[in-house]
Amino acid sequence: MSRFSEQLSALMQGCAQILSEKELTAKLALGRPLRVKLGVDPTSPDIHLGHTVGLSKLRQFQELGHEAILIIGDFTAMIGDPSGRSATRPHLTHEQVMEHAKTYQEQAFRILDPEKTEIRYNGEWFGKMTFQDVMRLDSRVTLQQMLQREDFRERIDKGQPVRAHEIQYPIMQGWDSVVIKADVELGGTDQLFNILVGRDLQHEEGMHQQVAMMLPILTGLDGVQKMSKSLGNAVGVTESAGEMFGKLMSISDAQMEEYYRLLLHERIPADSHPMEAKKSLAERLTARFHSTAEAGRAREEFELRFSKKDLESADLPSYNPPSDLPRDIITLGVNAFESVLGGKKSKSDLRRLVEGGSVSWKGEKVTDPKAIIPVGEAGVLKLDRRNAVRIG
RNA sequence: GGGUAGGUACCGAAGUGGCCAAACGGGGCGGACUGUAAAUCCGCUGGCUUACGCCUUCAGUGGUUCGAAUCCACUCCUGCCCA
Repeated sequence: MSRFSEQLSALMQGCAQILSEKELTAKLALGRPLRVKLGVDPTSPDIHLGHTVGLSKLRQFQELGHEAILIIGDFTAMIGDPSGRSATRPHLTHEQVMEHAKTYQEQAFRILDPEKTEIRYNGEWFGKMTFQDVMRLDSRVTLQQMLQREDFRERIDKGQPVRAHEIQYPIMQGWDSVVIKADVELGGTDQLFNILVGRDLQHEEGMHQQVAMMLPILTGLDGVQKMSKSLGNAVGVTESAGEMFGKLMSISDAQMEEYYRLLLHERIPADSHPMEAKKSLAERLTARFHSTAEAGRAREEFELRFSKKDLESADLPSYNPPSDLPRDIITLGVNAFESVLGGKKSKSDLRRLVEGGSVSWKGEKVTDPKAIIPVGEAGVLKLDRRNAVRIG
């Protein structure tokens, strides 16, 4: 067999859908490096595991000698992809977007080979277009086409607003493909519509149409919605080993299968205990973004802290309250969150935690919100399920 | 531009003068149980100088009232129908 067919089957692995396999085969058979496009919109400053599904596929193309083009959608991000959205996205300024773009690019290189990646900002072409250009571009598609999208339909049916600039989004993404002359575009299954618009526009320009390679979308930690930072269900690639490990351990057994498949490209070992399987998943993914050693340490720490519930020997952040701070449990808790744990908790939040029986001092449950921790006493203050500090 | 229905806490949604910090559901958080899983049960879910007390909230502003999320006026925003 030729190396094209080997490539083909390797590349097809993990894809949800390819439009079409035949076209992809034909393109591979050309024997030249293909231009493979993946677009990301820097709507938030961090890349998470969901993004890595597409990035890894792009990396695979790179390794096979193809050209990877990473589009940083600095212009499209200002609209926000309406795909799968039930509401208009909040508007971002170009400055905000560019700031995100910087970290995005950096983080994407944790997966991609920087030497072999062509980074393009779509502001490069959209920023130069005149209003006339925009009108000409828009005239190539019909409103009906754009309104076929399920997410628009749904919003219309529910009487929710769809703003005019939102239907601009697929057109822009499609135009990106024309400009960079993409042979293949990668994207999550929710990108199908946008990618097909790219094909239409390429066709109109008399170009060869890009192949659409649809990748499955990773579900977030809640097990329901797609992973997204703004939904708070994401695991960021820059998170600490401990956080990463812990977050991955919190997914449900049912979801583990998906994570194994999409992120490790494996099935769950048949004979392993679900918890062992999950620990192994968490450890391997953590190692991917940190080191094997760090991942191992994260695992040990997790076991110590949560399985053995040994907070005393766990590696907790230490918190030394300022000497003039009142020593009551609530004030200490609020300040501990603020200064070392991160997160904003009000006194009422803390009161609820205390009254709910979540707080303990040196292993003893504290249920009196007025309890005082005397100055000079040292010990572990547990605040909620995953947050505890060492005082003194 | 005309008509009409709306804008309530993270979301959905009740409430149409005092019993409203605001029903109910979802989500989230906490507890018990566990494998920081799932399921189940229970509690919490605006804030506060220390609380059966106070303060700020029901798109915004200004009124009417002893008293307003609820009534009135104007403004802003959204859907639908008509042009």
